[in-house]
Amino acid sequence: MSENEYRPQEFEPRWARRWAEQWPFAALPAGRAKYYVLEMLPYPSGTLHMGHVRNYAIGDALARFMWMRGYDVLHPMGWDSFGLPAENAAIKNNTHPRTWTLANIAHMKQQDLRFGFAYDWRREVTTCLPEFYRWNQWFFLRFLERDLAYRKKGWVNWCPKCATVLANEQVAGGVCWRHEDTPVERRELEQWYLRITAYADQLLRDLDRLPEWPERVRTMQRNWIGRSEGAEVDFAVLDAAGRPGGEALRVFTTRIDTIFGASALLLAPEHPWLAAHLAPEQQAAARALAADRNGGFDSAAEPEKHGFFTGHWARNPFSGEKLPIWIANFVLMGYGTGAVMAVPGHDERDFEFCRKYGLPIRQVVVPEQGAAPAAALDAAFTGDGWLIDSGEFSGLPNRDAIVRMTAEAERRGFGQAKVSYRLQDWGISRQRYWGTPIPVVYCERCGIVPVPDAQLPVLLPDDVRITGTGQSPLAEATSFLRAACPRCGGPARRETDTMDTFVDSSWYFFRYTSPREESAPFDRAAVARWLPVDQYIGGIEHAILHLIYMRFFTKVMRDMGMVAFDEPVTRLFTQGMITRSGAKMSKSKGNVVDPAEMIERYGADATRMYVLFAAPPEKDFDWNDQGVEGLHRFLSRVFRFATRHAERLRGRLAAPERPRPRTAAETALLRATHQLLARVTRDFEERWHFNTSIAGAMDLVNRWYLLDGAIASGEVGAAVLGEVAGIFLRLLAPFAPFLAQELWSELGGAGEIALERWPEFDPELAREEEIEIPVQLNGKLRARLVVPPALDSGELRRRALEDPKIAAALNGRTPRQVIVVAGKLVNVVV
RNA sequence: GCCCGGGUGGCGAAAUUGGCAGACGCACGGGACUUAAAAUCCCGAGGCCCGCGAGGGCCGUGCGGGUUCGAUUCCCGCCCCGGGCACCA
Repeated sequence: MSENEYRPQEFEPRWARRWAEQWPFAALPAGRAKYYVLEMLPYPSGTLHMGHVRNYAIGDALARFMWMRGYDVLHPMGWDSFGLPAENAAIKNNTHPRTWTLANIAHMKQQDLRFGFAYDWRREVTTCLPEFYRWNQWFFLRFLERDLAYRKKGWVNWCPKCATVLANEQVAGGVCWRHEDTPVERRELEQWYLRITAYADQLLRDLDRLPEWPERVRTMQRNWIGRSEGAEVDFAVLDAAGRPGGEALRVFTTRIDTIFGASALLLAPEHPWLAAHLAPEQQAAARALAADRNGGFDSAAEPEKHGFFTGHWARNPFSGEKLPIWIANFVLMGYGTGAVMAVPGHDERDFEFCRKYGLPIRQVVVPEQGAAPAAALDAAFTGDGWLIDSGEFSGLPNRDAIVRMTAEAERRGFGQAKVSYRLQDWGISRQRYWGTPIPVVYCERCGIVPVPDAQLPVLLPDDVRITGTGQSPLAEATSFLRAACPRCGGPARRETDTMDTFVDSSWYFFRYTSPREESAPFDRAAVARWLPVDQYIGGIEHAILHLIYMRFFTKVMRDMGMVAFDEPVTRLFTQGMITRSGAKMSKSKGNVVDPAEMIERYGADATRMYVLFAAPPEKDFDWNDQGVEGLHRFLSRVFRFATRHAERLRGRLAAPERPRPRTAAETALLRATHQLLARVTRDFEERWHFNTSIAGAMDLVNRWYLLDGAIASGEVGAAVLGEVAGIFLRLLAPFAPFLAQELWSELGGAGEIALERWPEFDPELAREEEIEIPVQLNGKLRARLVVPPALDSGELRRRALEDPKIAAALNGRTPRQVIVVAGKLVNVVV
């Protein structure tokens, strides 16, 4: 082989084909330590985008490294293949969602193969196939049995573009997570919910047991769960005669200490009490208030507070005072009890509301002990302090008062301590076709009846008209709709909503361990071997959606006795975004970089490697075509050097006996090589800063090019050159698997380089014979000493002071102090 | 408003434990090769100033302080950018 051009398009597909046909990692001996590397499974939208490439390049480099380090690695891939785009495409192209989806999967899998990602495709999981989704149904039934799935009517988020309901997690800032220009509407619907709130405390507490998750993600989850301690207090409603009736309105408050300052009760416009107590025109006004809350999402400002008096009164259980019952648009039905006490003196929102409507504003906490209240508050005082005008509790520090007053409420039977969560139950019903059918029927006689396990899967019917109108398409599929009640055999109607696709992704990574298991979602022994996931890699956008649902599912499985651990992922890595011209890539902006085009122009290796080189993987970076060209150039240099010296290198990549250096040039070359080895190994083990690994590799290759003379003269012999190339190619293999394999094969290496052992670091060879020590004068660099690395402090000090430049600068003066850090630096202070 | 990140040459970045700021790459400039260009190979390069030159000096990691022999790194205060949450009582 003579020196020639680097043309990845010629050899990359050849290896890709071979790896697709005979998976090289299949024959690993058992009994090694396991390592589970997982990348978030993609939605098969049609083509790979650069975000995928980054995600998989990181995971693949790690998986390949761990293989070479001797681990038994599980590195699977699958398809999150239910979901709305398939239905939209079906309408647009007049095809079936399945046809469209499976075609996309086939194409994207070809792209994955072309990139050389080392997945175990024998374990491929496709969530839209009945073999997978029947287990969604199985889990649903288990949840139902454990009272973790239930049906209720409630106010839900509705995206008019998706024409379906969204979970709270799928609404951000009042807009749909898929349609950022579409405000979410509120609708009242019957829905299936999963009782994630039953696990709120565990989900919160166990975040402390995930030290290897990014702090950012844990914080986001903590905020999302939103635990807050307070109390519930009942306010008796007064009847027409002004006496407390049988009814009471319950509020949640974290500031029971301020209850003597309450000016009103405020109810959410959707509060159920209102239905029976408001006149028709008031009901309409309440509905208008509810709608008012949805407006104004575009502006950063909060919507104006509105409300009105219902005409009813309640009694403050502590002070006995009469309080008007108001409706207020800023009170949320979904949090606490949907009712609050308005304490304008000590809550900013209540202050704003009460001032607007002329309700009394009183101060019942003062910042200093014994202080008098302000004559007129011009803002709420929300800090800690001492109670005043609060009956027997006056004079107490407010924190103590919270404890005492909660106990008092409990003793007198009108309240108790209560923990509230922002987190709400997970609504999983979707009024769409392309999803997992929810396995229940509605029987005229028996009501809601679960489909028995033996009748699973409830198959999605094929003959369905998809219109995108917001009706569950299954409701029109008569063959599907009609069912016999499993309990009484009588006529029954199937549930026509399908499940949120986040159900699939909550447990798919268990399925990889035993993808063909037919009697259970997974084989327990296989899961016990592989789980928890050692390293999960994906985008930050799933910080509170997928990543909280999967934790929830795992905890339920633990309670069911299916698994012995309660957190599914030991280490989480969230990669940064790739932007272009400073903006997120999107079709509408026309700034998308197509990976297929990059492969065509620069090859898979250069594309993958550029993505790793451009920035540390957790950081965002802006795409630069010339950057990929740079990586292509680097790989070309590797290729040309190897082919130019092919005759010398052939058969010498992995000599059984490690060659010893004979000349200074050989010593220097081996030293640089082993220093690089140490650097790349440490980057993998500790920091994942592949950009510096690759920079180091470039450095070494730059040295090679300066050695041509030394190679020609024999100063660098074939044995050492072969050793260096052998180490280098193995270091390159996790980043540029095609080129590493091509050169490995061309130069006489046996079999798959990916199955080679990671080279062994020799500290002896890496050791420097001489190092440069900077000498500072008053902290400023003035000279450099070249010394043996182990030179002791006394000698360093002596040589520094003898240095002509330092001596000249001292000019006979005695230094006040000489700082000597052996092996690092000398600082002479005068 | 609250909570996270981040701010270093023309650009992406590096500096691993408080110890030579700017490795590596991109873009750029010069040279070699070529009739020429491209490709390739070699060399140069933070800014300002002094010197014909070898070389030397000063400044420099968002801004202002502090700790230290020494700060991109630690502490305090501020500014700017990005992201998340946002009436959660």
